[in-house]
Amino acid sequence: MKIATFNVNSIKARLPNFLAWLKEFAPDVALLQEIKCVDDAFPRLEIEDAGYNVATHGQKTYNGVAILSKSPIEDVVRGLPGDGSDEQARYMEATVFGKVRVAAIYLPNGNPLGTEKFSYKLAWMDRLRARIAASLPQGEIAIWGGDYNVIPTDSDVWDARAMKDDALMQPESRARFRSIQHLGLTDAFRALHPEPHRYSFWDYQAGAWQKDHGMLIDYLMLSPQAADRLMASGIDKGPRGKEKASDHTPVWCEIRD
DNA sequence: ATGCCAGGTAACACCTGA
Repeated sequence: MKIATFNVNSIKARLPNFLAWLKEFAPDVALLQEIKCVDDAFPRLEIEDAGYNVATHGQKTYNGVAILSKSPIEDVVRGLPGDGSDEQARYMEATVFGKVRVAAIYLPNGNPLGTEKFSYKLAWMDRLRARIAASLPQGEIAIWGGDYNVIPTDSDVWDARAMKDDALMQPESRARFRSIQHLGLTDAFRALHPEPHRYSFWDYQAGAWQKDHGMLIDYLMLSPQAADRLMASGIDKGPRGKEKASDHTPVWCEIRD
């Protein structure tokens, strides 16, 4: 079973590229972020025609996540426990293929430092950790995939010094990312590819893609039961090189049935 | 030190992103 996470940076702006990628890469499950539309505006019919079931958790203009699967999508949960009055659509879970629990995550960016945006990011990470901690004892084959908006180590960015004041690099962000991993999750990409300077995001500006000035911020985090089935993983750089590309490219893994 | 580019909304400028 191939599972991919892809921050599309607007599903409407990306639709032709996205449909081409779906056909070519043919994931069994896709976890999407930044769909940037309400549920009713999601191009459901086009994606269903490509052979996928669709579940969305959208909002106007910003954020928004979705889960696509070749199987039925069951037991959908939208939002994180503890979100309260938080209206930002950044998290959803569902069961696919009758047995795999997947979550699509769009973690807050948190810039600039010293603002409520950064404290919101850290609080959101605490809620995510609590949700994962509560889920793991159920022993499911589970995957929390998405745009974590954290650069875990200096080797995950083209120039750590240039980014030192960025929310993605702060010790508080990194500590929370590690704390989530230490619950017992396996990073599907890094488990098989320890080499430094492999990226999933390149800014649109300053020729970052052409110069390979990127960062690794998209992750598929596996429960122990999923990690036991991990067969392969990778970063599909193809979509980033296309015209009208997202600034992210898909990260994928394959788990044994 | 700042903007670079891109998307959305709404209006032909501004916000957000990472």
